[in-house]
Amino acid sequence: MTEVRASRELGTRERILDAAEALFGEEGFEGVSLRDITGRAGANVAAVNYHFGSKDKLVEAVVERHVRPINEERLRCLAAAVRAHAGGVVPVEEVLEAFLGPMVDHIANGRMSEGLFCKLMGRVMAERTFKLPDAVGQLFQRMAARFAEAFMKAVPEISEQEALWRMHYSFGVMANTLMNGETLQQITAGRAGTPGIGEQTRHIVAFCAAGFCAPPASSGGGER
Amino acid sequence: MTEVRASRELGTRERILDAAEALFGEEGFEGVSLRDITGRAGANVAAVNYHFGSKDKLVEAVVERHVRPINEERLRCLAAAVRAHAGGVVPVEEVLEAFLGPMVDHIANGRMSEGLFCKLMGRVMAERTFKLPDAVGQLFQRMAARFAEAFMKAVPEISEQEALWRMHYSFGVMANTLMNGETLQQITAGRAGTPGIGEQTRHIVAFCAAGFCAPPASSGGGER
DNA sequence: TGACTAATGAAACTACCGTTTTAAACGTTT
DNA sequence: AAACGTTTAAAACGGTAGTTTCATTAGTCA
Repeated sequence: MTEVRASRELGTRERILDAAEALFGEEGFEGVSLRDITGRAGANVAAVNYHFGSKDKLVEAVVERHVRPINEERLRCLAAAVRAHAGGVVPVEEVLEAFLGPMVDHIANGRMSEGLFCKLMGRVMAERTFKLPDAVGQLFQRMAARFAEAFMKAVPEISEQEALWRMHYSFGVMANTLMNGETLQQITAGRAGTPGIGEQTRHIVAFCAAGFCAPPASSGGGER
Repeated sequence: MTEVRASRELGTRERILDAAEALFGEEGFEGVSLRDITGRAGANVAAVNYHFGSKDKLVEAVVERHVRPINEERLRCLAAAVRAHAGGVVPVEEVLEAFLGPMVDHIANGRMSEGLFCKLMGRVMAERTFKLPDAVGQLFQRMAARFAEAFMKAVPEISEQEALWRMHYSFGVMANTLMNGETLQQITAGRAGTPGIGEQTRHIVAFCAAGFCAPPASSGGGER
């Protein structure tokens, strides 16, 4: 009876999700009203509360739809890299690629347009008002733990603390690139060029890999 | 007559600015209402529109109060570094310090508490809904141009495009550290430690400097 | 067909938003 | 003291937000 619902449903619910993720990417989670969403989706305002329960839950659903498969794929990629190196040390570059690659693939597979995905993911990282659902949050924690472990093995000469911080820095590079890539174009009047997400990934990997391999800062200079 | 106003005014206007910046740091610009602000400031709702004209203008005032002196100091520090090296090449580390130092000093001088400043500045970079006033925006552009020039001189082996991107990455490291520093603590259950902003700066400089000096990614490997 | 559930649609509800109005209090100056 | 511009206070305004209500339609099983 009530089980049938889960299997085939290409109707209102999906249209709302599509409309919502498009608008959230443009205007942010708080800047879009339910009436904006349902208007674009050709649905009724009440449909949101009927299908999702509340606006917050809708936001969670929109985010989870993309974040979950990407994060799961990240874990899979990292595990594959570890396996490929027979349990030995995975180079930093490959760990970084295991992190960035699934995002690129997600876009390349047409699951979401590049610009839209970047904007939405950037907002997920930036806007703290709507927090992720617990399930996704736990997935994030598990992912962060695995990658931290891999990074520490890849660059053993730095402390655990430093590895964690540098991982955090790498997330920052990614988040800022996703969210504010256009801003750089404006400030530099287009001189920065417009690399696709594939080329962008190589740049980020090169930058972060070098950062990871930098000599520890803790023991170093004392001034300032 | 009307000129006296500018000189000494420690009253409602300042209290509103203080309350607003505290709340904005906590809840974001859109998440705080004028009634929240005036309630905390012990003032009337109408006082905001009287002193600032609108909520947008208030946001601009809150941001500009801290961003402007910091950005001006950044330009001064960079110019001083160039002078110190007799017009020659300024090392990447020093350019990065010219960028980060003024923020650290701003906090060290007690102009604003560390946690609060970090949250607020992070939001400035992340939330695009309220855009900066033109004057500050131009100051940002000028600053970005000067620093880009310095970075390109410091690391001549990379192209202009790559220098601009790497500068952008460095901004991302900073923004994410400011805004989400606490998140790392939660995810790692405190194992990341809690370095002060001074130590944090050294870590960031080390990471970004190494990233800047990485071999160019464009010409290098072709496979992902 | 009749009963029952899932889904939709139009409208109302409550709450809060930023802003404005209006009037009173304050502080100077003349 | 009177007149002035500046600043505060209370209340209301128009608008929009998320949510809810309730009647109606569509579809399914007995």
